[in-house]
Amino acid sequence: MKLLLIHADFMEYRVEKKTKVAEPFESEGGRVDDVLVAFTAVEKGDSEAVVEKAAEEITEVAKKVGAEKILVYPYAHLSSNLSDPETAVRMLKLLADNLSNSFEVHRAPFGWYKSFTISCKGHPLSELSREIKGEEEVTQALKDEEEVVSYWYILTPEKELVEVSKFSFEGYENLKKFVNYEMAKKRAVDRIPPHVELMQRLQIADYEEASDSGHMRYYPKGRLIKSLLETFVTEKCVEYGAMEVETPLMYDRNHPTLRKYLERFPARQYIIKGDKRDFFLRFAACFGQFLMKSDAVITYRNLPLKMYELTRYSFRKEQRGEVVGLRRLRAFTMPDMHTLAKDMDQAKREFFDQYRLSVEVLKEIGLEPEDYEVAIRVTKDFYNENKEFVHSLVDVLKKPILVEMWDRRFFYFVLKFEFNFVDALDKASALSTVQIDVENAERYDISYVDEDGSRKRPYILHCSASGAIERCMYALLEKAHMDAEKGKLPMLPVWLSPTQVRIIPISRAFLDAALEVAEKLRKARVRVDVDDRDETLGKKIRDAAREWVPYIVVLGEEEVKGGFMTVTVRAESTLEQQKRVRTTAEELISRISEECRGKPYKPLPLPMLLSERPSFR
RNA sequence: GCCACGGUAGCUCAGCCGGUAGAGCGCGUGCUUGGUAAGCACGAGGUCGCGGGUUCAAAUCCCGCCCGUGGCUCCA
Repeated sequence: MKLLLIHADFMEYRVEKKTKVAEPFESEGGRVDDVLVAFTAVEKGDSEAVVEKAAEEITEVAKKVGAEKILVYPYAHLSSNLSDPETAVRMLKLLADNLSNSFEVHRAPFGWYKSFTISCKGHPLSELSREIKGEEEVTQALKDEEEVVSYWYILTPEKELVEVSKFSFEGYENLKKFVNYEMAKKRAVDRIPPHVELMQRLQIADYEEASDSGHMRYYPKGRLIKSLLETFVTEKCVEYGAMEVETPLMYDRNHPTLRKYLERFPARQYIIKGDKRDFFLRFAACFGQFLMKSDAVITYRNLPLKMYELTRYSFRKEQRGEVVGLRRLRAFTMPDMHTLAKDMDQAKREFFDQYRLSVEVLKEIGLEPEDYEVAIRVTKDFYNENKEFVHSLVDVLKKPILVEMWDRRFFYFVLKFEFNFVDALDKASALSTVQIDVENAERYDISYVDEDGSRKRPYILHCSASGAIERCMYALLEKAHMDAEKGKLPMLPVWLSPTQVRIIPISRAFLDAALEVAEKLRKARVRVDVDDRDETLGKKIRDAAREWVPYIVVLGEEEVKGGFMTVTVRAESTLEQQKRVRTTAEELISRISEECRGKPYKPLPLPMLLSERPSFR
């Protein structure tokens, strides 16, 4: 709704001629003195709520200027996105009604050609315009979510289901934090999450203020780390048996199938206006993969059928205040694998396997089971029918699991698990997750031909083996921070460290020797750089340490003459006591390749000489 | 969306009872060539978020706006 408010000495109008949409009107016109005229255009999508807000705005202005009379005057020219006439009349009447409690309200008729004379008072507040927007479209699932009644339990390693209030959290402090976080959903923290400062200081990632919030920039080091994680998770899923595909980022908002799915997914979308159609940006790879599977000819022989895509990006228009650092973004990268399963038995087998796959993926990324807590969300019916299966999940990690149970199925799945990382501020966020989807095969018309020739609906598993890549980075940084608080030197896993080895020549005279060693390491696929800056040794050591370089090599006369290397090993050092070893280039290479075994490799993302590097902040 | 706080040099921030714009770090130049967490000196660098107001005079006070961060909410 658009409003143009004019505080006038008087406003006089005459109805001249009817249009097709004219509302009945007997008189010839009207005149009101000392009036606040509200020229009003009702727009598409305007609802009762919008009218209410408009009335509040008008009331506020009227009070400010001291007007006691209001004339609601339909004025289509304020908008190029008008509602239909019936709605407009209805809304205009409603607006007048709304205002009539506090003011003397007049209303000019809708749908007539009218002439008018207005005498604007001309003081600073006498001409104002307002745009009133409705609440953004909220999906049914978001509304449903508010009504969900949850029952909370702990599934113990002994496979007992205990009410949360009766469970003793002794020895499970992290689980307690997680449960608190989940159930209370409240937190008072006045600190910036530690990973935000780290991602900036280490020149990994940063806010991009020229974009929407939650869309980050990744500096060379950050891009390297992200790229390695992306490659690694993709390789793990492909190795697990998934076929990698690529699907579009945006889809028709009014496509009947997709529309229904949107309604079932409690997330806010970005909307893109096209020429004829409106599009939404995908929040996961479901859309493209389901459409692909819907068109495919699939038989029981092809099942379980796994399809995978790394979404760069998934978009979710999270509420303003919940977007923070790398924890929660509006554009993020997620490994998204969907498995078609023949029947519930196969679905359960896959669920279990993917649970284990997720444990393994996180472990190799550098996140151990003690770094996260497991949650299972399940409908009561599914739980009762599959108790033994649900309980069997506890065998994998042998630690208690938080169980959230629902009376009825609000969402598209009957069972899901999540691995939740608990950060330095005791906030939890989900990493890996798998869900058993019982709805979308039907909705997307996905079917397979069974042995007897009949067409059947498969179950669909949604699996994000690591969770969002950015969130993995957040977890690694938060973990490093918590390590530091415990007195350990913070660092990233060696395979993810942008610089794995830094060579520091003791003086300019040893720069060539340093370059020679560096070349040897580089050829062996070690990310090595050389601090050739004109700085003191102490300064260079300090800088290398502040960058979390895992291996610092100091090279001087002793080393060149003796043919060895002096290496400071970060993982075995503390702030007080550096662990320094004598070794050879070959030994260092083999140690690093051992630490990076099975992980992807990418070369140094920056010039090898520190003097040639820009500083990004 | 709500609440709080903030926006001054590349970064972190000081200045804010109005009176010529500051520090540290970083950057550049020179000295220095070092043995394991900050060498020394000099120099460059600013539309004090934007618009209005008050005033002889505004980074500073007032009003409006924009942007950001944190919290709430939410978190599939």
